[in-house]
Amino acid sequence: MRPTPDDSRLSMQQRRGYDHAEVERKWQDRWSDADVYHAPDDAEDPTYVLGMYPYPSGQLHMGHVRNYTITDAYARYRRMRGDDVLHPMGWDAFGLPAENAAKERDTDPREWTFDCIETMKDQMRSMGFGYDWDREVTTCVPEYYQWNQWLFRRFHEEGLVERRAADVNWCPSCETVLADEQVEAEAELCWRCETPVEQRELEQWFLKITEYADELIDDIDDLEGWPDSVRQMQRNWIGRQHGTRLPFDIEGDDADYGTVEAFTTRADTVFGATFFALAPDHPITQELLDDPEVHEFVHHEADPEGDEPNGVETDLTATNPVTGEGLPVYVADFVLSDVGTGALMGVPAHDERDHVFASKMGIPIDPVVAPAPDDEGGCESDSGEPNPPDVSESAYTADGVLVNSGEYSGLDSETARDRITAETDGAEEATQYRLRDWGISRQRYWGTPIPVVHCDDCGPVVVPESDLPVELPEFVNTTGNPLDAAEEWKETTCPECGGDAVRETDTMDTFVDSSWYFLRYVSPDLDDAPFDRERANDWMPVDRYVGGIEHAVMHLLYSRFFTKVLADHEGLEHREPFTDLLAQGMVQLEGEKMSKSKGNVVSPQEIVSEYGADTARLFMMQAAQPERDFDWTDQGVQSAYRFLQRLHETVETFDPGAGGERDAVAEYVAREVDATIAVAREDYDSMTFNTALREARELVGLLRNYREYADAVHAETFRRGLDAAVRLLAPVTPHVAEELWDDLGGEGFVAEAPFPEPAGDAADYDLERQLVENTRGDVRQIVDVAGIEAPERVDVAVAPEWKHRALEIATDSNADNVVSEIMQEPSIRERGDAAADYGQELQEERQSLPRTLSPDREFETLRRAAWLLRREFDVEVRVLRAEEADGDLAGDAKPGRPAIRIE
RNA sequence: GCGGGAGUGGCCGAGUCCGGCCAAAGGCGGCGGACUUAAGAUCCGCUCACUCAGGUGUUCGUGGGUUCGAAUCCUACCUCCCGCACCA
Repeated sequence: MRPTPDDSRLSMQQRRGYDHAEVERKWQDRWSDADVYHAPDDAEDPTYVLGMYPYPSGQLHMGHVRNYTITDAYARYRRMRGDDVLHPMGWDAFGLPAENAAKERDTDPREWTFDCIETMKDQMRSMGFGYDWDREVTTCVPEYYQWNQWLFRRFHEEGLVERRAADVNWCPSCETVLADEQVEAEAELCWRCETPVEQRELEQWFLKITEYADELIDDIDDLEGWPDSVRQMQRNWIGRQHGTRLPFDIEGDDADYGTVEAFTTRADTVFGATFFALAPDHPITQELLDDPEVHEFVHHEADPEGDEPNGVETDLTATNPVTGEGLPVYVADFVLSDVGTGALMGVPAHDERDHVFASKMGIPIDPVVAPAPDDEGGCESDSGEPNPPDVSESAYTADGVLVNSGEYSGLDSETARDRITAETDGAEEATQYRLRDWGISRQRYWGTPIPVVHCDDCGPVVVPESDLPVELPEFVNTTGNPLDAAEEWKETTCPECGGDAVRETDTMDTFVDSSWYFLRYVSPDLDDAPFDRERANDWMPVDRYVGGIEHAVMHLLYSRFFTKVLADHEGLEHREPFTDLLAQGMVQLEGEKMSKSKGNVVSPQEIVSEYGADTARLFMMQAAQPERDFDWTDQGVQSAYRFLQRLHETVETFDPGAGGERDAVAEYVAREVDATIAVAREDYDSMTFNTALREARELVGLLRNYREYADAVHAETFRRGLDAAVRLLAPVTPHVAEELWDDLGGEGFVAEAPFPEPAGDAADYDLERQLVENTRGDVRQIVDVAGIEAPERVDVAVAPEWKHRALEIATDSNADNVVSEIMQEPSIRERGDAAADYGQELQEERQSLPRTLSPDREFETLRRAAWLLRREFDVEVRVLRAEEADGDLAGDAKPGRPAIRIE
């Protein structure tokens, strides 16, 4: 399954081709020496192509290779099209794995991280990725993370930072907070020491992303360059819902608990409310814990994870603000304190979950919305009111017409919602979001220190700009948070009162780093601001952003949030960071995701050493569209490898002095070169590399056929074909393309050469190709069906001018009778019966008349392609104009369908 | 459950937006042939069925529908993948 370097799979002859290792190294060095991929600061508006920067794990895996090959190919293509291109790379260098690796190896995270970066950078170079390394960004150095701190300050100044208590996973043995991923399975054990994890409430820092919730969700509509899936995932994540907040007065036997608001999207069902429910951790619930039943429920029975809704009735009563009715109040575990207001009105007739709960607790179920009479299942009673639906088994959750709802009866749901909201005292329209503020505190070492000092007198104080950066202290290998153990570092003075104070020991979520790194590439060395505002305004947004779908929400949402904040407060003139987003598919093995645990990983390094980077790149790009998953197959790799060897051989053995004529065959080849270029350009524009590469491969095949067929090729034509093939492949297989470009005597680097352009009329190539294919197919069919053993001659005659003219008239005509229409034309009328017959045919097929070439162009196309028949059937081929063919033959020809006679 | 994406010939995969030379490109695999001592590589042809002159029939998850005409449009259903999920 895993190719090994000394595998004997490659035969001796395969190996006799070019030495990919040598070629690739050579050109990597030359590119680097010539600074080919550098984007100068004075570029006006370079095309910004970006792959999501990697976490430096030390190993480039196939997912990386695919991701970065896509951006590299596109960046190279744009460069060849004459654009300035910004194609940078950097390192998402903070994060937990470095800390763990450091502990295991008794080194420190910094050293480990830089080792990994060095390795991966080498691997990237060996893949031939053309990055502007002058713009490399590494998030774990103070020169970068000081700007995280600076931005934290700015967010704070703008009121977008908040400190509040939040629940975290806490391992009492390791004395540290754990990320959700580090809490194992159902049992919730610490992944390191298997101690049961506790929930602990800690003071945490939040960025108030919810302030931007509306804009973040509304602007998704305009992100037309993004995949629908990602857009939908972000919408769901933000989860905006419009509804009504209704006030319910809560009273007990001897106490008044005030007013509790409940959010509902179905204010129209308020007459059907038969209970009220509070979350187990709702403040009022907490006041009721003296009640043994409530206490028992809250502490022992409530199971928010379970499927069953559980609850306990209290002695309280809630007053329905619309009906004035008193409702029993329950504490229920399906009511979540962080959803809505942590309290809800229960309408079992029109909500499935409420229905289940009410059925279980014996609460009445009163339907108040009926299907509209004109809908399926709706029907009217004698009184003219629709009959209430049967809700004994399940809730009726659709909108409809209100019944049993006092003055609102008879209204449709939507109108009723509006009116109830407007006419009920204390009720108001409300919007609710699923999106929560972004908690960025991490109780770990390897991240950006949150620039805050805690003073007994002043409380938490943000470190002033002049004292930034707050640098990380030396790493100490300890159980808990190393920052907590860094006593000397922790001790400081309060920037406000000068008194003794301690530093905040939490660091930032690494998603903060990645929320703006794409701006840092614009001016990576700037030391008085995170990014050069003017240049960012010119260069942003990123034109093409490519990465894994796993970042569909978090990273991409945070980046959008940061961009909007920077637009509002830092003069950035863009409110969205990424114009086009491509979520690349997975590289799989036999339909399964590659993973270390499954042991089905193909190592890019081994592929590169055996087949070379170009082969790996070519195989990946031609295997599937970038967004699709595909299977890694050794056959595919070998096929790509052999293709490159063939290409190399074709160029190497090309004789520029070859004395072939510019005959019909050469013209055919020349024409195909243009057609290929035209198609490939479109494909590269849309990043459908697979189809562009197919064209290039077919062109090389054609050139080889030509070479084999002709005694001597027309040197100029052949050369142009090779030149086109090499340049079409250059974005994907840059090394071999440079080598061959050099062999062909190209000027400078192919990486900087212009992308080929079709010469002459590029329109209707598809018709030409189709005509040739159909004609060849027809000949085969005839030979086959008619059982012609050894054909000697094939005559192909194109249709006469008048038939083309007739077709043209018929195509444009709206008249009822096409025959009389075309007969108006003297040149057609004079054909007599033949014209009438053809006209009849056109009349019958008039709804499916083909688009065709002109007779001259048909003739020329077939004349150029005749060699294909000659070669295939080893026959004499004559391509005839209508007037050259004898009557019988010419009579059969139609536009797009030449007459064929085989003898 | 809700939302998103997808189902094409032995396999992979174009085509689906803008219905019509679409029995459906290309690759892989298979078969036959050329070359070779041979294998490999390379090249040519075949690879739904029937058919003695370019024809016919049945195909693009399944069933309906629109249309002169549907892989392509509409609709219902089935299956797979991915998000979110006791969200009020």
